[in-house]
Amino acid sequence: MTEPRNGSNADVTTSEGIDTQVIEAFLGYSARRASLVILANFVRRMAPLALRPVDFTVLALAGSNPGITSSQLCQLLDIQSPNLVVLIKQLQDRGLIERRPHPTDGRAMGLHLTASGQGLVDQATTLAHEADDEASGKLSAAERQTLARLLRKVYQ
Amino acid sequence: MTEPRNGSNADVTTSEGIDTQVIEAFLGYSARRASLVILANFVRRMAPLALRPVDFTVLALAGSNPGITSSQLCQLLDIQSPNLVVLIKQLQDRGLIERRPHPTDGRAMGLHLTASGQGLVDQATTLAHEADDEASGKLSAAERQTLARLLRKVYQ
DNA sequence: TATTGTTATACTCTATAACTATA
DNA sequence: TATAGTTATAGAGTATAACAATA
Repeated sequence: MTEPRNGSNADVTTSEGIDTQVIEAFLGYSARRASLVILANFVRRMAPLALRPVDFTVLALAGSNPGITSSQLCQLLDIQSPNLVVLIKQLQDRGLIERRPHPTDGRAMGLHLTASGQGLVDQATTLAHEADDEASGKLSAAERQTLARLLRKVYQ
Repeated sequence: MTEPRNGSNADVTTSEGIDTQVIEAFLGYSARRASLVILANFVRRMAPLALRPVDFTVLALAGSNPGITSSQLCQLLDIQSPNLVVLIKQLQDRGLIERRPHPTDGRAMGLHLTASGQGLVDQATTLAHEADDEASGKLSAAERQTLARLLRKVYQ
């Protein structure tokens, strides 16, 4: 008697009678589907502030790390630098961040939140927590913490 | 004493001294990062068979559900039908699947694996399990099952 | 009237090549 | 020589509109 690889006795057949067991057995499938659900909810909740997930991430990091550089963000977030240029320019045009010369490296520019940017990040953080709570609404608090811990363990 | 929202006492500061706590507190961030790591590993492992994750998913579902239709795949996988048309055409051109008229619905076409397609799916399934095991190598077997269960709970 | 599948197309996201200024 | 940042562009992924055939 082989145990199902997904470690569950849950019904993996849809109401239409499609057998999805073969794909739900894979972590990659479940991780991607869950990620898309959570992200879609985030985007919907954050729509009033017109912030994409990556925008919020950059703003939040700039808030916690004044003077953070583009190259640091690229390395941390796995973003290609040419793509980050556009993103930063947009945040700058919206008056949310400022770029100041790096104190010791003449090539680099440090990112700093403006007062307006700080205010938006504060609002966005509240919304993001609400979105997260909603997306993980089917989980208990303990399950949510476990999920977060296991996910970090995978990508770190 | 407020417990950190991410439910961890782990060091959330990178070696460069960047404070990432503010973003790692969010399930959306961790889920996306983990998903990308797992998917990238999958793509690398599956490269010899030239199958993208979505290709493997469709082939595997066609294998488990002979005669499955495009509309069923669209609904199940959250794919827009125009995009699925191209995908199926490619799999058909590679001789991996056949499309046969639906027995009762004259509009629909059922998908069926060819012998060649079944052989490729078998190889791909082995590779996919290896990829999954590698991507979750930092997790114990119990943790892996827990993660899979919690992810399904989020997106189902 | 609704649904399946299709074509064409636009939009977003991501990746690469080549360049400058500085380390 | 290597790195930070930039420009231009290509590619992949995803979404929308409009249509024909069938339910």
